[in-house]
Amino acid sequence: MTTFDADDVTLEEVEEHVWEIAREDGMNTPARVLASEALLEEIADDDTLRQIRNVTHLPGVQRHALCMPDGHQGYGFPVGGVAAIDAEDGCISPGGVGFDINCGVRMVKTNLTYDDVRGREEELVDALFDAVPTGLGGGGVVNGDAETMSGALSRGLDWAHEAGYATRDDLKHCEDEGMRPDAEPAKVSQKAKDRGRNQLGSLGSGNHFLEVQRVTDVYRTDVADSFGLEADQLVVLIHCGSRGLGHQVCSDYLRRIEEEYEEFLADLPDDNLAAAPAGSDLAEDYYGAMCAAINFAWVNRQLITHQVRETFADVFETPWEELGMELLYDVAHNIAKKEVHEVDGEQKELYVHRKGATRAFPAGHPEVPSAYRDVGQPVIIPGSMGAGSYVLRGGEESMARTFGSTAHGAGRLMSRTQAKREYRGEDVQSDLQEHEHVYVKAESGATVAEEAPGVYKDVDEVVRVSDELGIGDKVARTYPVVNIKG
DNA sequence: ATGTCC
Repeated sequence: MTTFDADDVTLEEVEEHVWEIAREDGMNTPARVLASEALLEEIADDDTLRQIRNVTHLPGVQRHALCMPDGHQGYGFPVGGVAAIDAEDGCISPGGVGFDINCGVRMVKTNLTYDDVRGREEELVDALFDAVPTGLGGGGVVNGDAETMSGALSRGLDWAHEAGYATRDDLKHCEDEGMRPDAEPAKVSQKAKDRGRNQLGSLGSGNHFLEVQRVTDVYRTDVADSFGLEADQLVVLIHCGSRGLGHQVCSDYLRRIEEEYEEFLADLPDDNLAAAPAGSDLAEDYYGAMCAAINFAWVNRQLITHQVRETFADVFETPWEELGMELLYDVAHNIAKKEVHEVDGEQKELYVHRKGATRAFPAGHPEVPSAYRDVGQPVIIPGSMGAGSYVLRGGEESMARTFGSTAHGAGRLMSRTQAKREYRGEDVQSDLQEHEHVYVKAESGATVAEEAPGVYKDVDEVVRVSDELGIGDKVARTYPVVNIKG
């Protein structure tokens, strides 16, 4: 059996691409890292392995704490972490969701091809940059008055549909139909609402982006047919989250946990693993507030979708419906959700934490929308602006291996600080345009440097591991055409 | 990720 020795963590390869950290004192389960040896060497470079081992100390964690192939160091939990925790006797952890609650990605299809946009890239990138607010701070596309905020937080895409920003099909092609009925806007602080009210329909900063892409490869033709994808087609990828609102919800509840559960935290190996015991008022309050932030993020991505459709209609002088601009799917990759999973032959209700991990339910699962029930849920894996992205479908092994989850992206290789030492935004931008025909427009040059293609792991390798493990199967690959970011 | 510390 192959052994991998990192600083103070030893892993054994129990199956191909499955590395296990054995259970020791304080751990409630073993931990598992799903990676090739090449990816594991990169993962071992930061604190990820210790972090995923720490997660197993949380009460009620089931089977294994899991790190996906794109994992890297995060706050308490690694990014790329999956932890399914007993919803009756366990706990819920804001650090297992992340600061950017319902950060996620959606793909909007078109019936245009790459030829339709060649030579007009700058016109398109300028028009999108004008239509979609980017960067830190305020500026959205609708006014978040009290009534709007209440609708968005409590009803998500149901509100967006009523307000004329979403079609019925958009709702059907979104995880949870774009609405968490457990949302409790009253549990979201006024401060969080104030931060979000002028950010409804804004991209934000960091790794968030909006990208027009072309489909370059199709791997499973039958599934791609069901998804409505084919080679050369233009698609739009929107990657963003809940902005300042979600960030404030996370901060608010981390502080409350620190205040109210000091003793509970003292038993954990890392203070940043802060969690509220299942069944406590605090756990219920956080869940209600988190679900409201989830709904806010879905509305955010929907409003951006609306702006993109209007922009394409202007640029191509054709109504967006005639451009075939339907939503393929919208996936959340920073969430916790009450889900029922089989553990040791028993059906259990669990808080499934996916932090930088994507739900990847297989064909036949009742929560896969009817349009995709026969082939599996679409999974969207954004890569860097130099590498492109993938569409997968939830694999047959995902329920048994990962509580129905796979990776969420390429995963960072280096910190933002290090990235700014290694790259200059202007150079990255001109290299991409001259050598790769990718047109990037950004609010800040520093953000382009932080997001340079070289700061990411190899998305092809991440997806290969997902495919070979059968948790998320390759369907199609895309390559960037134009990209806007914060 | 984030009005990058109320």
